[in-house]
Parts: sequence; structure tokens; C-alpha cells
Amino acid sequence: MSLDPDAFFSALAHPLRLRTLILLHQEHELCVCELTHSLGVAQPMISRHLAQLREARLVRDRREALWVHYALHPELPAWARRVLADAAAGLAGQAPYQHDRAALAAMPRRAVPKCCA
Amino acid sequence: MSLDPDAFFSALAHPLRLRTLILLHQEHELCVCELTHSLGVAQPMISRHLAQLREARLVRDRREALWVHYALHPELPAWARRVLADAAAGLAGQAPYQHDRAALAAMPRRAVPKCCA
DNA sequence: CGGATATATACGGTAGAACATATATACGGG
DNA sequence: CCCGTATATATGTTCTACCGTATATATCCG
Repeated sequence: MSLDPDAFFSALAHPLRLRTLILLHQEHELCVCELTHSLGVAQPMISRHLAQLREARLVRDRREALWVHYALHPELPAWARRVLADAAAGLAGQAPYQHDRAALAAMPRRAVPKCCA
Repeated sequence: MSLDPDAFFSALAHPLRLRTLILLHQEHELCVCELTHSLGVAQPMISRHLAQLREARLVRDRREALWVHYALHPELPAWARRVLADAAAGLAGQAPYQHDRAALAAMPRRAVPKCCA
């Protein structure tokens, strides 16, 4: 897939989108409610930023009943994946990225078929 | 050095700054006139974006007579350097990055003590 | 169909980024 | 000290990103 580098780095330029992409890099797939919980922000805010990531083709979405699951786009170029991997590796131990993962792990009813509260 | 990831990726989010950083990653050190020539934009525009990169501590500057030489900041964290390396590797063959290097190489009087036209 | 839950979009307001142009500063040479 | 070259900043304007809130859509269930 061809990807506009400017669109890619513009997507990374917002704290919430960066945190989202790092989480998706680490977790393969997350539904909106998991992201809302991990990042601790209002749902429309997440949806809006996810829509941007979707339009830039950095993520794909998959509907399953009520839930929409997001993952990194399967056709994301290798160099872009490497950028995310580098950032994730370099930042994993810091706030807020470390806290995001912890909040995700501590989320109640996670990974249960009906995942969300 | 500690680096604010949001500031780092915001810096990469502008086409001209991305091109500048990729060139600096490839060339180690460039003066303002070389950047102006390679990128083909007006001088105040380059200076303004270089000032942003300097304030974000992504680059350092070094004055030598009339010329100011810019390079990636020596204390740039390893993960940030890797991000730039990945982007440079992934984009080197495309426009406008390929053209930027070619324009730099074709620049008259380059690397001569009095480097600029 | 009607209600409940999960997610997406629309709307209005505000702040910040970016631009073109003009001007200021730094340095070296005569 | 004055001039020319290289670089930096100031100014005024325009454009875009982002936010909070309200509302719309999608799906399931009874």
C-alpha cells in the first residue's frame, strides 16, 4: 500500500492518536470501549480520532455485533510499522504509555465475549 | 536527554520539517543555504522551521563566520534516531525526498569554504 | 416495533499553525 | 565605520485542528 508520509506523521502528532497507535501496536486488536477505558477520555473524542486514523488508512475497523474492533491496517508499509515499533519500545516505560497498558490489563470483563461494561 | 514525544512527532508532522530532518539524518551537517537550495523554498520559511526544530531540541546549530550549520541534536534519544532512520529508509526513493538529495548533490560550490552563492 | 447499548457524526466556538512580506541581527571586509 | 551577505525574527492574516456537547446510527433483544 502507498501511504502519504505527511498524513502518517500528522496522525502521530496528536497525543491521543499516538497513545492509541502504540496500544494497537502492542495489542493487535482493541474495541472502542477498551480504548476509551485505557486512555480515560470521553467516547466521542476517541471515535473522532479513530475516524481520522481510519481515513488516513493507518487502522482498519471490524464490526462484531455492537462492538467495533480496531487494529493497525494490514497493508501498513513496513517502514511505518517500524516507526511505531521504535516509538513503542522507546516510550513503553514512561507516562502515559505505561499507564495506558496497565489500565487496559486491569479492565473488568475484558476479553469476555460481551466485553464491555 | 529527555524528549517530549508529542513535541517530537509534532515536529515531524510538517512536510518541510520532515524533509529537513531526513536530509540532516543523511548528511550529518548542513548550512541554511544548503537547505534552502535543496528544499527549494524561501529563506525565512526555512529559518522559521529550523527555529522550531531547535526549540524542540531536535537539532543543534553551530555558527561559523556568516554560516550557521545545523545537525541532528547529539543527545537525541536512540528511539527517535531510529524513527528518523526508518522513515529515511522507507522514503528515500520517493518524491520529494529523492529530489532533495539530488538537488543538494548538484548544488554549485558546495563544501567549498565559502559555500554559498 | 420499542428500548438499551455501543459507536459515529454534526455543530459552534476557540486557539494555534502556517504563510508572505518586511525588517532586524550577525559577521567579515574594505 | 559602512557595506554586503547570511540568517533570524516580527507582523498581520488566513486556515485548520481540536474541543465539548448534542444528536444520529447500528445492532441486539424482547
